[in-house]
Amino acid sequence: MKTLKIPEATIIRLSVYSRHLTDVDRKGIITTSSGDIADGVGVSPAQVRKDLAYFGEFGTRGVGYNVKDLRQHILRILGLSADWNVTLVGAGNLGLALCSYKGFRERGFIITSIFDSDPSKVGTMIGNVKVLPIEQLEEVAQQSQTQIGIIAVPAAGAQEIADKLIKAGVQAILNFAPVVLNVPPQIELRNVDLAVNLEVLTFNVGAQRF
Amino acid sequence: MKTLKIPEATIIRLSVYSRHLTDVDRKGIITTSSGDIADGVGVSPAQVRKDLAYFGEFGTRGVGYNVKDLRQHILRILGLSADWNVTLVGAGNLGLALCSYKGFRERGFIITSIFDSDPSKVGTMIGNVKVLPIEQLEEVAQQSQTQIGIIAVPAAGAQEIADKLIKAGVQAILNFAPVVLNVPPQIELRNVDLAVNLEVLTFNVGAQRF
DNA sequence: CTTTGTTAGTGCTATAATTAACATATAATT
DNA sequence: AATTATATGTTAATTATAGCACTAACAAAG
Repeated sequence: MKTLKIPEATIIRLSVYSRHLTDVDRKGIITTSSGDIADGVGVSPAQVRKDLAYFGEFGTRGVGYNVKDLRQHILRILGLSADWNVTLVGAGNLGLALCSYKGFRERGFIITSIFDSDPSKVGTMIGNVKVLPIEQLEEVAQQSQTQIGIIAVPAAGAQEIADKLIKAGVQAILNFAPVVLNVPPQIELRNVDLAVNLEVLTFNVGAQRF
Repeated sequence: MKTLKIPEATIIRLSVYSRHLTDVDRKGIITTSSGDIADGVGVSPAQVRKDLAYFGEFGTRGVGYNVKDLRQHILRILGLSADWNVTLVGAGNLGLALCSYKGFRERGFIITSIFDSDPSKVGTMIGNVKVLPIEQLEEVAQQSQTQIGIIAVPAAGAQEIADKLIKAGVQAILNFAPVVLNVPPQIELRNVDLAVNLEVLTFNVGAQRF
């Protein structure tokens, strides 16, 4: 129960390890090692062991790790032992893409409500979820116990949506709008900026200049 | 021309700074400071100056930075002084979302060709680009001088697409498939895993356990 | 012309993260 | 039962990154 600091890079890698272990498990493999995992995801074996060491001892020396066990442990660490209710704001192309993304449901993320400000979208069905007007965000998100909000609206409206989500009681926000959001410190916030990702690539492609 | 190592975190921040400066410039503001930028994007002023210092001196002491100038400098650093041709593979919901994403074109990323393996999608128009069959990827990407490939196909097919893109001569790949891709070291690769992003959030929400 | 306020640039320090090395534990084999 | 091979868990070292504090430069005011 002590509060030691864990690098975010470690969390990201754990997530990748667990995905890898899911694949390995599907192949019927029972036991694996830090070296196998390292090869599978492209990091060093020491890194794998170090990452796991933050949370306990999951393997047996001289032997390795039980695939199913380790996978379950990591999922529990990541907080994925139970489902999470997710509210999506923005039913544009990106919103649609997120809804149809299989990976979310597989990992226990259930999109329970969808909101949009465009009257022509309100009322339409995406999967089995009906698109509701923004005005109902607070009320519905509150009563549906939503813990996570996804912002998939244009930059101009994103801060307003973030404020509404927080008022509705979400604890975490995944923001796709290319804008810096202001949220209180207890709210977990992550930004996915598609252009930024491309720009890191273009910098690196031309990096011989430096 | 010396090859000193620049942290990736710096590049990501530079990208955010430039976006912020675009906004500031639109407001008609002429001069800004490391403190202003820091406030605007949520980092420390020292960090801003440190990041810029990797690449030269762009401000005047006691005064600050000229907004337009600094913006231009950063864009040039990021390799955005000219447009980039981008090939998109996968015309599903995510592919559609990426095509309609304004941020790409604004920053000089032009999606010049789109490919999909689904015959029902081949031939359809997305914006003013026609969806072509995967079989033509190599040929078309080569002659259209594509430098960047975006993979927006399911995990199972992603490695194959990556191989084809590399054969076609792309230098950088942005991968949305939840799988670890194997590419030669000279190819720049970035992964955007939507589930991983959510999992970092859920870990942090429950992080009081550690 | 001098003084004061301001802000960029930079070297140093502290912190964080990765890599490497080592000691410990397990299983299999002779 | 002892020995060997293997792979973990952990400590130490190295490297990378961020933060702080100081210096240098400039502008405006008096």
